[in-house]
Amino acid sequence: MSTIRDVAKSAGVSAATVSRVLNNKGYVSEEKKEKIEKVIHDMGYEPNQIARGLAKKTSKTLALIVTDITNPFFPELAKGAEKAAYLNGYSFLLGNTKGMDNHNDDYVKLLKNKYIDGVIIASHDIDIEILKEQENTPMVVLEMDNDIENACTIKVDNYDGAMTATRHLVSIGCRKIAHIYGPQYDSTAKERLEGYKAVIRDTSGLSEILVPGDFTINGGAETVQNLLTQYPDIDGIFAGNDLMAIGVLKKLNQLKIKVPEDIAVCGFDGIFMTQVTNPELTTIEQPIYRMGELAAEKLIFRINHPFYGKESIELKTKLQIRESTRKVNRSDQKKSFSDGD
Amino acid sequence: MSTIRDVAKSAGVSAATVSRVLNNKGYVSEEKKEKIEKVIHDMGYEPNQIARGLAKKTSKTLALIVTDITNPFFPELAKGAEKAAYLNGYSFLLGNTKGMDNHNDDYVKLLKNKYIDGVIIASHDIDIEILKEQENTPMVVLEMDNDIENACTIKVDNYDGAMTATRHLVSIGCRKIAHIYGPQYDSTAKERLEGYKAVIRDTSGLSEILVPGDFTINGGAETVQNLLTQYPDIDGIFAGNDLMAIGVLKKLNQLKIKVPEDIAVCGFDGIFMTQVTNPELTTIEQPIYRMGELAAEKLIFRINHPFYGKESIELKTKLQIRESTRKVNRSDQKKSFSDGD
DNA sequence: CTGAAAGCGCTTACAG
DNA sequence: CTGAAAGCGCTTACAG
Repeated sequence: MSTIRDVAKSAGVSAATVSRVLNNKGYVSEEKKEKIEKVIHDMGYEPNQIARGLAKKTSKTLALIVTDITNPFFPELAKGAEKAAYLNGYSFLLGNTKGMDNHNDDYVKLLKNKYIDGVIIASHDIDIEILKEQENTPMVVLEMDNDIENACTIKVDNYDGAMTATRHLVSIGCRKIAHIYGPQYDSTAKERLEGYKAVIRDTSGLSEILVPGDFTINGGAETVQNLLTQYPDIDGIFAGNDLMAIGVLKKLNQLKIKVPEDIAVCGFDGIFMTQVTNPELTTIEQPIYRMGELAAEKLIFRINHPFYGKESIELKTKLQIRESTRKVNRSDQKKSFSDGD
Repeated sequence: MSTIRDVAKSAGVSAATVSRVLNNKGYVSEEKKEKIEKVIHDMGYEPNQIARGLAKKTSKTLALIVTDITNPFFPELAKGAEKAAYLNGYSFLLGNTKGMDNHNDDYVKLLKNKYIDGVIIASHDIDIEILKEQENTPMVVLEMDNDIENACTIKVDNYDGAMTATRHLVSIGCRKIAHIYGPQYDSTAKERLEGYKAVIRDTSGLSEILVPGDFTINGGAETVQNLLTQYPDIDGIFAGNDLMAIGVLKKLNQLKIKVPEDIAVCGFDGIFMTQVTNPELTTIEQPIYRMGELAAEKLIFRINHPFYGKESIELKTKLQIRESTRKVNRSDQKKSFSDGD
């Protein structure tokens, strides 16, 4: 590996001058500049990022902290983020918080010790208070309400999305629509719940049917039995996320309850798996990849514009209609299924 | 952020001595050592990795290069690797090769410019020849035959796994078993194909039914029509990986062909999605998470033992029997399904 | 056992 | 416009 000194020597200038052309900063005569660029090219010289980092307190690397990369929502996010970062000369450190015990603030320490230039937070396991202390670190927070001073928050209009989902179920003829809501420390779960409630409230003849879930496949599945016992005549389920909807689908399938004939099911997120289930799952699609991309772009912008202040971005969701909410003649079906009450 | 000098001053020693206790290297009197450790603790001092890196040509970070983190095989791998790395004080850089055009060797440059300590390769998109040149970089290669001098290769016994899959289909009564094989530049695809062939060859009454696939869901689905036209009486499909098996399942479902009653389906890999399909998919399970963990462990070992030489590790697969290969009375089924020949 | 000095490979005032 | 010098925060021979 050649160093800046090698380049300088070969070009007959000082290291400082080479550094100036490298950073495109300060005056360099056109003549020397060209000479230096040629030498750099010929030698295949690349600046050592570690040395540069030490001098500039910079690393050209970003961190992406997710709950669990194994949750299908995150890989797509990560890919979008990585792509955008990469195009701007940054690389990406990945951190999972789930199953890492109390080590979460170790990730925060890392930010300092490795001069991580900025961080994307997509995990509720990180303590907001700790985050707040890092006010000098450019930060973008995903899908999570927060009162951090100097961060960009990117989320989807969950309230609107949930309304769309619920209205869609109404529109295909569902009249007993249950909602499986996610953990309420998660603001997205909260907003989705509110969206559901709003539609129920504003539509005559409907009433709230609520059951708590934990945003996992198994959690969704476990919910079903409970739901059917209490409300044997439900004809639609709006799950707070796709994972739970997938669990619901599995369970209904085991119970020989037909989707969408007996019960229609709608999820939320738009993860890829929704196209793999049988029947395919109707869902409220978030632009996941785009969110990752945008997060990285906004982050890099903030790196270049420190203390930019608070910013909130809300993206639109899109109703993706699939087999699990195909319109069927519900009055017939309901009769044959619910004979209880 | 306090520096080593702050610690030294506060402990009344030189920076060199502090460095010695930090690195647990060289002699330090017990008395000073204790004093220094106390100061370090009290100040909450943490060594700056960038500075340390520049001095030691080290970064305490690893790179994981995958084809596409969006492929469900990789997140689990990444998680295992990250966990193991994390426990050893390393962090992880993630790189996707797919969709990155010719920029792949940029990843390799990164290794040098950021003093990446070691790299796990899980992508065929990286040129083996380029890899070979990096003989000084500790490296572990996953699921890929290679002749790199100084690397650890970790893979699964694909040949054996494919035999197990094929035999399993035979054991539930299948007699016309097709294999959708993956791209043959991929050594795992090759080995799986060989395993299939071996069983067909050694079992009387069976003959090879082969069709090429591309290891994707859509690719698997597209294969089906073709297969059914040529061999309307097949009663079992062994797909070269789970993704293709999932595609097959979707297509068969669309065609109202029953799994497992008409055709039994078996995949390979053991990705989580196989539990989400309907019916759930029988598969040859690889210990994916463990492979990631092991990869990181071996890599770190190599970082501490440079030029350790070539090493190959082969892990066992496990047949995971699920609904898609439930035993049914095939002679009946076949009749009702294939009326052509 | 310990400290002063040099060095890792850059960048950035400063002086000219 | 350019170079010498100092500095980023560590580590590691070297001398004592």
